Amino acid sequence: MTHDDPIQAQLIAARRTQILDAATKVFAEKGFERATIKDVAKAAGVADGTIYNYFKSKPDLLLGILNRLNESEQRRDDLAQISQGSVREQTRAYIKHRLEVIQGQGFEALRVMLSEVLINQSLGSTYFEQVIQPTFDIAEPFLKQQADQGVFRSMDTALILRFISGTFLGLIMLRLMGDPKLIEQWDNLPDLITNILLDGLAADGENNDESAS
Amino acid sequence: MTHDDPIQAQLIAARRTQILDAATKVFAEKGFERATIKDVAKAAGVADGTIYNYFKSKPDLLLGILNRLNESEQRRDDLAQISQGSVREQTRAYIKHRLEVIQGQGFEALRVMLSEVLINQSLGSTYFEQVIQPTFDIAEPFLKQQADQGVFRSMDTALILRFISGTFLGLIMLRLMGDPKLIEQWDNLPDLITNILLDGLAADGENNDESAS
Amino acid sequence: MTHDDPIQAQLIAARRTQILDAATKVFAEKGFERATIKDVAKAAGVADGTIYNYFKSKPDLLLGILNRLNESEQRRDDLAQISQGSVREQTRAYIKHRLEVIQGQGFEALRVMLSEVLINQSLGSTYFEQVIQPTFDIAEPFLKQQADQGVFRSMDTALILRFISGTFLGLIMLRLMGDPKLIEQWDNLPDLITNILLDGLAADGENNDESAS
Amino acid sequence: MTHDDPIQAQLIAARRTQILDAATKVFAEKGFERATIKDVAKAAGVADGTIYNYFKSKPDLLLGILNRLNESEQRRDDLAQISQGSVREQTRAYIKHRLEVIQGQGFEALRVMLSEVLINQSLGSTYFEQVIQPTFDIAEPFLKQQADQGVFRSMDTALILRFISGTFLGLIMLRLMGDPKLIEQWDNLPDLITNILLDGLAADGENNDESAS
DNA sequence: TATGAATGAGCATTCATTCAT
DNA sequence: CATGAATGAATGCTCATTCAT
Repeated sequence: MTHDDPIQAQLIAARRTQILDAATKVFAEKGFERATIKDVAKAAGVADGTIYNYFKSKPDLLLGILNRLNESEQRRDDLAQISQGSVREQTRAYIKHRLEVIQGQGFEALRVMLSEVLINQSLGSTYFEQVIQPTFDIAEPFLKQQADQGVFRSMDTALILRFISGTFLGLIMLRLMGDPKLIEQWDNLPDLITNILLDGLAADGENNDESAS
Repeated sequence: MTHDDPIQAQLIAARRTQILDAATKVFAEKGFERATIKDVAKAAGVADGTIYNYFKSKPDLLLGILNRLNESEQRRDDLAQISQGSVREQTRAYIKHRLEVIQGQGFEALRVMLSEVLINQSLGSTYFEQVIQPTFDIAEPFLKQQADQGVFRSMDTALILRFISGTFLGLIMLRLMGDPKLIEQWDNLPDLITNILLDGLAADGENNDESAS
Repeated sequence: MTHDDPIQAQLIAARRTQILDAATKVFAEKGFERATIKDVAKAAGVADGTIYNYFKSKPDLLLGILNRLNESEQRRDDLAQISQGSVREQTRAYIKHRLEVIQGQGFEALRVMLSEVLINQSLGSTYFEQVIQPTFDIAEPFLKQQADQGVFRSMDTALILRFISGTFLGLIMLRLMGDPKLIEQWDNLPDLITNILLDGLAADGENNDESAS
Repeated sequence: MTHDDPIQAQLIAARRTQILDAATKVFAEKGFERATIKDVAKAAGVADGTIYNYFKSKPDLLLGILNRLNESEQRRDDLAQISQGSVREQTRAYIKHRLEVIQGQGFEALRVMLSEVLINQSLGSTYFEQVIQPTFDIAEPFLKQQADQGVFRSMDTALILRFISGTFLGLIMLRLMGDPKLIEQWDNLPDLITNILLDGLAADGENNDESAS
């Protein structure tokens, strides 16, 4: 029946993309539950029924959005290998790249996922395993290596990962909440994060001991 | 109608609390939209109609939950004044206290708010203004003071606040997503956050210059 | 919660009856699938949603109709015991009574069940087991007894039961198909059935032997 | 358009047959309403749209099935003329033939028609007029003749026809409901029906008068 | 002719809200 | 105040039918 017509395949892929784009936009505006299939169809410029030719159900649209996030996430891997320059340079490069990846996939998709992830068990697990966990797996060896070489102070590596990941996540949340300061200064974040992460807030090493009461 | 009967008033307050507790639990489990008034009523042990004697509508329950968060947030103010000991001690005390406040108001209420805040314009604004912004207002003078005294390095104070606040927020998100490591190590966070925040990850001051290529 | 209020219970039963009556009528007119819940609600004089306070789903209405058939079927048992008079009288009494039972529960419910029973596996099984089979179980001992006593000719009892039951069923089908002759002469059926069943069509015993080839 | 190309005509007839076979099968399994055009198309191995090149609409498929029943019904006529041998032999031959005709056209088509016939006014009328009524018209003269000649007892001929026709119909219903006994003993039916129909259940002529109390 | 993607009317079901008791 | 049956608008999804290719 379905001859593997490459032109057909492209049309289908294009239609899927068109629908997922619309769904992302609409879900981001109204939230997954409040958005209706009619809303999505209208935004995509198709009939209600057409959506069901490409997605099994409304929740399936959500998975479609998540999968696109995963894909753009995966494409980042090679870049993460750039281990050139000083530790500081590498760190800054990593942070910058992570923020760019996030920005690249669009804040709308993130808004959709983050708003659902806390109250949708299965989606939450999938998101953690497929999006968050992989970032841990990539950053952890780097952190361990620096700690072993005495470049980084010895602390619980896994927890540090949570700290870093949490910082990214939290900054995105604040931005999505509409904090104007953060929107305005978003491009200054890589430097700020790098500095605090490596050196902390304290003015210099001497201040760091507790004897200075 | 409402005679200022103090006993009546207490009964009413108790019933409100009972309903809000139920709503918080149910909304946290299913999400605001997926949870039904019937669910809440059942969890509260009252009839559906009774809820409407205490709350105007379903969204009004959400506002009720947010207001309780605000209240517990406000009660923290006095404690925040503890400016005793070294900067490090003050910082650690602040962080610890913030985490305790968060833990005290229960993760369930947070789950409810955070899941709605991104897709509910008015709730999002209210949450930012009434819960997030106040923490900025309290921490900012402290940060400024330390920077002026040369204790903290000079950086964009407002952005640093976002960094700190975002870190809290993100760590909570990760915990709510069910990260087992974070649940297990939650009590070690105050120390970790304090250390990274003040000193960074770098082993010592010498590493901090970029000459070490 | 639900106090076993007998008045409440009666109201509920009355509402259920009202809805089942409407469903029977509407399903009989349009068929189960073509009839809509809105149709049933309108016929019952209630809102769509009300139906779901009394029945879990649309198929559940069908089961409700079947159960009422069962109940009226069961109430017939005691009467079936009338074993007075000659075999002929008993037979005629049985047939008459069976037809009256059928007529009593209304042809509408039968129309609904018979139209669904052939294409709805589970309903079909239930109907056969709960409505048809019991009539076999009641008539079989009587048939056996007559055969043993030499009153009836010896033939496969089980198959004779099918013959009799089939005849009832088929006559009902023809009537439901609107055969005017059958509607008009319905009351003459008990005698006709009794006569054919006991004596056959042949004019007298002599014709009955096969030697006259 | 349709050039009277005999090869084309045959291809078209073949395709129609293929689709009707599929429709019969699918409708028998799921019922007319629950079956979808997609189901039929899949079973026929064609595309959805193709069906509409051969049938105007979904109900039209039903009429197509009915018409095939009619045709096979009509082809029976000549055979029914076999009026050889004794009345008993003629009767048995008729009954046997009727059952064979029914069996020949397949129980599936019957299941489809019988399930729809009760709730579809126009289909019901058509079925009665084109399938049932003709069997009356053929058997009636025979019955009348026997009654006139004193071979059959004098009873309402039209009603007897209903009895016989109903018995067939009812036995088919029971079989379609899945009665295992009936499926197993189906081939013994002609003899059983002939015997009961001619001689009744009573052991001999003496029992037949009502004086025997 | 054959195909199957697109369409959109139609339906079962849910659920916030009301209100008579 | 408390109750919970009744309401009916709203929504996800299905499917007969059309039509461009």
